[in-house]
Amino acid sequence: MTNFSAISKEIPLRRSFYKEPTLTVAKALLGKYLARKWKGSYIVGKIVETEAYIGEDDPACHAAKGKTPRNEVMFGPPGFAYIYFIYGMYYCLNVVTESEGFPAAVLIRAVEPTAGIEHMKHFRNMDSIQRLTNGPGKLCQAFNLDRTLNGEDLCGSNLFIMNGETIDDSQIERTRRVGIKVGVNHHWRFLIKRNAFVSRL
DNA sequence: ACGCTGATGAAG
DNA sequence: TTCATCAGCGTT
Repeated sequence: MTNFSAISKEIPLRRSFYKEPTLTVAKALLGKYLARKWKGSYIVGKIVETEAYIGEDDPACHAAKGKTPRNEVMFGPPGFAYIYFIYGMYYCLNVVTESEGFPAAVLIRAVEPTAGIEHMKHFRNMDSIQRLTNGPGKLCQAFNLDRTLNGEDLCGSNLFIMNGETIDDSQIERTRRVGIKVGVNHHWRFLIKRNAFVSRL
């Protein structure tokens, strides 16, 4: 479908996009394209599922107990990648939101593979396109993202997000966050309805 | 439903 | 230094 041969001419979203209320950003990210430069080419996926983690009053947010070496990127300016190691074997990718000093971020939970699919298959060591990137740990593996990219500027040219489809409100589903034990009452998970690449039913 | 896996941060 | 915890995944 979409031709990404001219992707290097595409423009990363500006920092002002991220300097907004986190729920606004989480919703607006649906339909946008996550891209990573890789060996003269690009690995790209359409964002289809996100979750918001907002401030020190959100018990599920990593910043709930103040600034630590791990979460300090969340306290910095918006538009940077917060990537952390979890469960002894996976990484998760977040984008920092709101103003510097207020710790908040959006977890990218799933994308739809768009370009560089052979690279994704290689890093995931599997062939099912359907299951390449339908989870936060899976998509980091598919994009080969790890701690070396923690703090990366998403307004740069290495790892960035660019404009994509406009998703109508009627196509967006909003649910409880998943995979956490506290803060489950907040409905801060957003996903594209009927999309086959979201992390769960 | 369970085991894998190791960084993280709080407690001692 | 120990220890419980953990924004996940694959297999059972």
